[in-house]
Amino acid sequence: MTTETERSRVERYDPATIEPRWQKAWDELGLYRTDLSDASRPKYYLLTMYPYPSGDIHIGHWYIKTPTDAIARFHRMHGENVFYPIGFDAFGLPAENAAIKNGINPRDWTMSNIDNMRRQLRMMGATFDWDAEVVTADPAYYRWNQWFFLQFLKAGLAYRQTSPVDWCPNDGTLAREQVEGVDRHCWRCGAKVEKRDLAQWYLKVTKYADELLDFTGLDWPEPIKTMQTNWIGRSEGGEIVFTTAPSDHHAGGAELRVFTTRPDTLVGATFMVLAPEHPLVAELTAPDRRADVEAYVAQAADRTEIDRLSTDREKTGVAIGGDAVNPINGERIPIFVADYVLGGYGTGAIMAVPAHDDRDYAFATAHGLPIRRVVAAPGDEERDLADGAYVAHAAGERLVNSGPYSGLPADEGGAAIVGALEAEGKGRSAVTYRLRDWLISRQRYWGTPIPVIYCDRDGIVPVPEEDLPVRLPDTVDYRGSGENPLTRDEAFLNVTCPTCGEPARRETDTMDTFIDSSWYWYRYLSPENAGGPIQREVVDRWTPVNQYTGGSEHAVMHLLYAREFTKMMRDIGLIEQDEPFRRLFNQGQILGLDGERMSKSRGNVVDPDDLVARYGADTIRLFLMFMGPWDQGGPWSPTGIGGVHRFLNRLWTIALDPHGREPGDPESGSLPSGVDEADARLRIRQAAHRTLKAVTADYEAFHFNTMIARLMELANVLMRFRGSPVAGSEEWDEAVRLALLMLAPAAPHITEELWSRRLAAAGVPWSSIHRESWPAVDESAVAEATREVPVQVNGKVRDRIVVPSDISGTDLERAALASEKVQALLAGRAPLKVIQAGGGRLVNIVVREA
RNA sequence: GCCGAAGUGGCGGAAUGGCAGACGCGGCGGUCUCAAACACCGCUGAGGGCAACCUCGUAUGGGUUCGAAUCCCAUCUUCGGCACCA
Repeated sequence: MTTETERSRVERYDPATIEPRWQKAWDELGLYRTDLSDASRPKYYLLTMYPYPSGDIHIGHWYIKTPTDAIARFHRMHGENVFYPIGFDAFGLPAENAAIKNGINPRDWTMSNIDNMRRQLRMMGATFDWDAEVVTADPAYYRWNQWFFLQFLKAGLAYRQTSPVDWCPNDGTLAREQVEGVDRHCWRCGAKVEKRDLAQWYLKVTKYADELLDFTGLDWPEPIKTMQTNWIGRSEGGEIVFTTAPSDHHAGGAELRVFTTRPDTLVGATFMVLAPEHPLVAELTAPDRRADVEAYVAQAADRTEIDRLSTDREKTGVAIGGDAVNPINGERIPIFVADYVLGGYGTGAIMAVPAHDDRDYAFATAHGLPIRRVVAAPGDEERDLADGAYVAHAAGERLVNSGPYSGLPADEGGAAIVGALEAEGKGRSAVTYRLRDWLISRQRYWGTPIPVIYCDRDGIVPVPEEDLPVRLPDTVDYRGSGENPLTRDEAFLNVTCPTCGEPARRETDTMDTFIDSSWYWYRYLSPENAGGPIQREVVDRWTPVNQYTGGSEHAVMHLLYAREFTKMMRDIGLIEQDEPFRRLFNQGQILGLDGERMSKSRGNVVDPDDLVARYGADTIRLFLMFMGPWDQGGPWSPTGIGGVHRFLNRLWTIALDPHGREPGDPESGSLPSGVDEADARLRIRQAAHRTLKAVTADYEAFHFNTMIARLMELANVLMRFRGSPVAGSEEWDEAVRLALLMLAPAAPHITEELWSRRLAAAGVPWSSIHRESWPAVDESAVAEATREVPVQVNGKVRDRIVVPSDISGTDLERAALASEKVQALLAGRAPLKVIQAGGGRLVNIVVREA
């Protein structure tokens, strides 16, 4: 009990008292309130993905947000006007599930979670500008979602269409990218997704497909750009117009368009396949085939079921009893319906070339259809295709069995075929994308109501802008099920038509919540603005965002929607920029102890409150940054947190008790042997400035783990000299000052506390360390008089020699050769070559092996 | 299957063509203490040697180079993304 106080002459480091005190002080000073109108300094808009208010901030939120906060503070110390806002992605399904379960309103659940999370976010000691906070479930926010929708409708960027949509039994309709996996499950709840025919609202994002492929000027991680590129899936090829052949039941001559990336293989088409959803299926089916075809189409509508059961993905399909005519040679080929052709891609119909496509090959084999080779590599013309399709693109391959096109190189032949067809209006070169328009309708209560009215006389009538917002009703009766309660809320449903004044019905679908997150960073800049979604001058000055941080799990969702929405905002004349986020960084993900994603349902969530109570926020912040590279993440393990805590304790000791000694260290209080006071001072100064140089570079590159390692090294150097004659010297004092400044962005509380004590000790009035400027490196302090050079013989280090720093190349070579160890290894042989690497940082002596 | 990222001590990791294992955890030994905890100091890749030192070593096999964890080729493994996209 008493020994501790006997040993320390200064009070202990106690984050529990320090941290809340400084958080309160910063808050009262308004230290992190950004003056958006201050143009005297360069602006820096730092954005971190806003959280969903699930109830608790967990360690994963800290992992995203505290290093981002360090970035904010680092930039402030460089004189930039930093804007680092926070808000809540407040609409969404979990609130509804909780509400149904507990018989409450999703709003109450969401808002009380937000209150709790605000408190927890403050515990990070982060520099969020709370004045800019945005809560998307607030009518003052979502009214602008509705306003955007109306503008998009006017501009032809929003449309309603009935088509087969992906339907989740819990979430209702889903956008294409919200369906995941081979088994096609919902990205949020994991339920199996079905197909349904529904009239739904879409945003015409495919318009931007090509533009979205262009990442010029964006500093984004390569994997994200690759994923988006693959997702957009641009394919170049040709659209070829087949016609239907006349038959007993059909007059013929109807156009059947197919898209192909291989027009060179046109003559090899031996049958055609329509998707089950293809509009001409019913019309073209022969009477005697009708029963089979209808059965197959019905089965295909439920095809996810079949997909799950069949592991080998057999190519199924049925003939419709009609033929198509190949426009290049007039050949008749049979038409099939098969679900391996997708309704939503290309034209929903293909020409099947079994000789040169694996899927067509499998189908042809299963159904006994002819396989005709039309492309061959030199010398390969006679090889049969018993083992599978020939799909390779070998050098020198040419067309064969292709009439007048035989003998042409494949690529030229393809171009010639498209050219010939184009002249007759039977084909053209074409580009197809995998990207679909964004389906935004959701059959949920807790979202932004889509502002349209359905009138028997006037059809679809947009809600007039002056009537916005269309508010969600305050009371909601779920009757214990997730079925959209708006559909039976008479007060909400029944309206008069804005055009004719007759009774009409409101749209009950709400918008995909990804709409909310597609423009929130613009709203941060004027969250109270009632005159429009954004304030043009502020947006022009502050966006694009300089740096965005968040997880990569939204690579083809939020991060793609945000780009699309920005382009739509541009096209309705609201902004001029093309891209929202100039620089993107994806931090890794912290997994639970079990190596799985942290989630409440798994029960593997790590609660930072407990950790903060035990170690303080600064330790947790540093520990998360020290764990490893920020973009890597990894399973949570509290092992090692003590090491970071010890480092802060050492810093405390160094700063407040430089003259104390360690009874546990017999050397404590004396200089290392062979080191005089002048040497020691020089070493301290050198260590401090070298650290500063490295730490600055590490912050810039977001290498927080090595940044902290370097500060630990500096602390270790100072610890070695603690209690010695140089402790408390001018150089020591400078080193402590630099250490505090360097650590301030990462550990803001302890550095502020120690800084305030330094100022008090010096009799200087207090001012925050977080208003200090980033220190400058003194290059002369980094330089050294002598350096150690490793000497290699045949690439293996054999000796280390100490030479003057400014030694000439010739002298260095002489010194290296003079080494006794080198001489012994040379054994009288003359070196073949002497190499000096990195401007004399290393010498390698090459000698013939004995 | 296709696309992407990555494999380094007991563990997290550092070094991206030039001293492998910085920094930290864990472990071992010690100082302090009546004792324990805390704190501090030292050692800590493997093998060999009394020692100075030597040999091996960055998933595996090959290659380029005076020199490779780093570059190239092949293979294996792990993680992430996509899912019949014509």
